[in-house]
Amino acid sequence: MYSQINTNISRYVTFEKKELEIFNSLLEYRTVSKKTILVHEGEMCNFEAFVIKGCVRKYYIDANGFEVILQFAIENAWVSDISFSIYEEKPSRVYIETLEDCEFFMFSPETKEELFVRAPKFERAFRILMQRSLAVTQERLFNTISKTATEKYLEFLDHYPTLSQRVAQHYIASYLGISAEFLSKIRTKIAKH
Amino acid sequence: MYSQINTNISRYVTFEKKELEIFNSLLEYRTVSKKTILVHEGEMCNFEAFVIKGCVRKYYIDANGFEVILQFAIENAWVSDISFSIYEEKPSRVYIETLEDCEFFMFSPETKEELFVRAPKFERAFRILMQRSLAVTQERLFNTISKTATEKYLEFLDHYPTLSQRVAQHYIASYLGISAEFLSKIRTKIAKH
DNA sequence: TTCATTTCTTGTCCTAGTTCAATGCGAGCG
DNA sequence: CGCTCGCATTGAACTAGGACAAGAAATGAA
Repeated sequence: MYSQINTNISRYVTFEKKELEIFNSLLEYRTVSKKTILVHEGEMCNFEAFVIKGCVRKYYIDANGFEVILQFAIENAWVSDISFSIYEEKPSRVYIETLEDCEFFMFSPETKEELFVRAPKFERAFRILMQRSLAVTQERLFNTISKTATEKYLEFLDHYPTLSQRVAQHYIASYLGISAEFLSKIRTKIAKH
Repeated sequence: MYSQINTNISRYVTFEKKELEIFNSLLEYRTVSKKTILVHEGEMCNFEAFVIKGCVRKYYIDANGFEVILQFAIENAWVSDISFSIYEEKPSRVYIETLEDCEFFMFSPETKEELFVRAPKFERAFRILMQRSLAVTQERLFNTISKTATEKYLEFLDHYPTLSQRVAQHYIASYLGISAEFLSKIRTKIAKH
């Protein structure tokens, strides 16, 4: 049951059995059914979640009421609103919603602190995870600015081959920063080469 | 001399005098004159730099030869290409260039590792710095997708009031993801209310 | 099965922002 | 002092992508 998350967290840091046991003992297992909103705007996101199974989306709502999807998280991905942390007072501006029935491992900021006290090496593992998220987000920012909608879509398919089967098209459009209609037109154009 | 960087690194973590001394002893002070490129695409970015004085830009060049500015770093900011780390083999895809005469504190990935061994609490400080960078980058991604060019420019002025005096307009355009000409048009429109 | 709701497609018109000039304008430099 | 040369401005023509509307297809609940 813990092998998935232990493999993930051990990707860049090697842990002792003992350390992983502490880690696992602090995790809360939770199942959440489809279409559940885990965090509403204005609430505080008081968890960090590892997706064991399922798919969630994290999104903002902009000034005109449009959703902008920041992240899809599927199996073996982490999701939370890091703009909230125990160091910032601000409530979350994002929504986190399950798109499928999901299984998670979760922990609260307090539990995370406890983990760092009891097994400080995790500080390192989470720093590196952070660093990788930042690299991915910067890459995406670059793509958003410098590529056409068609290029972005093709790259998305390449990068997340399974996701296009699993989530509604208009969510993908929202992730790419284009309208659902335009994505549909791109798709028909691609289809007839 | 070290007070600026020590204040910065102590923002979210409290350090003992001893720890800060270790930290400071590992820093390399360096001055770099205006218009110097510190990292070229394809090279490895083997440093992390804290800006004591001056201004640098970090940018990609896209498939059509256009520069896209990812970050301006001024006094008290950190700059490096985190997509390279000692865990990834890939060379950098970014350029880092000074826009003014600069003073830096720098360290290499190896020195950073030494720091973490000798004073593990820094692992935590750098994790939190990372986390904040990620939050800023996500916010910027959201803005890039959901706001008009005018909104983005006004927000930029609001957020970086001094920067618009210090750097050329076409750099700001590149940062905002719009053409230099269009920024100029926005500015004249704003000027006459 | 049927009805309803959501998702996807297609067409038409529209606009924010681009591209490509041409022109003006400082600032560094010999 | 004059001369580049990079930078900003302005205008005209163009285009990627958006907004809106209406129909088709798929999903799902009862």
